[in-house]
Amino acid sequence: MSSSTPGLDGIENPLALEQQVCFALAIASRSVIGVYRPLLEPLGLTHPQYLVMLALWEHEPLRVNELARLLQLDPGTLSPLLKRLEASGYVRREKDPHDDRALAVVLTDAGRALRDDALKIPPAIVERLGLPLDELLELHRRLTQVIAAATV
Amino acid sequence: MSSSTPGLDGIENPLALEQQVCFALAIASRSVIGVYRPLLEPLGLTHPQYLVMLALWEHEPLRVNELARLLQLDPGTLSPLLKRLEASGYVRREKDPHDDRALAVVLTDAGRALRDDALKIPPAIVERLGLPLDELLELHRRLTQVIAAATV
DNA sequence: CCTAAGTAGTTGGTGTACTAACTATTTGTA
DNA sequence: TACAAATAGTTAGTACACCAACTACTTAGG
Repeated sequence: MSSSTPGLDGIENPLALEQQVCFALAIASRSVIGVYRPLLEPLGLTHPQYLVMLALWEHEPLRVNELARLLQLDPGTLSPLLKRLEASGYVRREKDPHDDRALAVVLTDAGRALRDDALKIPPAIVERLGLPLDELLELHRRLTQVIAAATV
Repeated sequence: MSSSTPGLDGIENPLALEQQVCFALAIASRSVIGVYRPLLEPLGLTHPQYLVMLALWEHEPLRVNELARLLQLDPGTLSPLLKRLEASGYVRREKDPHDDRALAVVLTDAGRALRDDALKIPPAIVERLGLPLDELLELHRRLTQVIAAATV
């Protein structure tokens, strides 16, 4: 808009905000998480906590470093998050009998029961976004490419 | 993997972690920002601060709420961020003479000069990711769709 | 067996992010 | 022109997210 060549900002300015993929990624991530928020709030979960529960519903039990690898998160991020999940009553952190350094994160009965409520979330999100499934699958495929490219 | 029907996790389990678009979005955003980090660190910028600078290089001066709208961020997030940018010497926060409530965020000489260094960043990122430009443009297009869908 | 190197998780520091409550100012309207 | 409603930005509280330093435990080499 303030460009000397009106209407060509995106083409001539490599630093144009609206053109940056990193900007679109950051906003998309935050705004989609914002769509989850009102659906997760009744379950007493934040979005990162929801992702931890997804991992546990699939692969319980998991050690902290296994969760860190699955979610690509720092153990220093997970450690307090898991304490909050334990305080919420959804998981327990048990000493691994084979290795006194390790913690086995396991689901409580409440944590397992929560999965039934969580089953309503994905369809609610898809409906709320109102995008065709192909579109979402295609986006997922391209995001996976970028993740692979960025984490080499 | 722990499924009773091996190899069909993604199809039969609507809560499969690897299948969630929100998960791919969160990881992609964090890992791409991770690619920027070593490039931004020499400039003394975090990624959110970099986005603020992009906005200012394009549209200076900007009020806090205009920045909030452009970056889709809460004023409560921007307020301390802008103080840190001011402490770094890249911006000044000036009282708007027409409205004593408002702040005009303006660039300092150092902030304007920083743009020359920043010009090296986008091509460095594209090269580092090693993805074809079409791919990035197409991803950007689909992210924009999702943002529009999520922020209605 | 004993010690150096590696591994598992925690802690503290800095910097986002979102919400809600708050102050200060401006605007709309009776 | 009073004054309620709206607006601009700050602050405090909670929760990530990354990093570096730390403790405790395990393993590998000698």
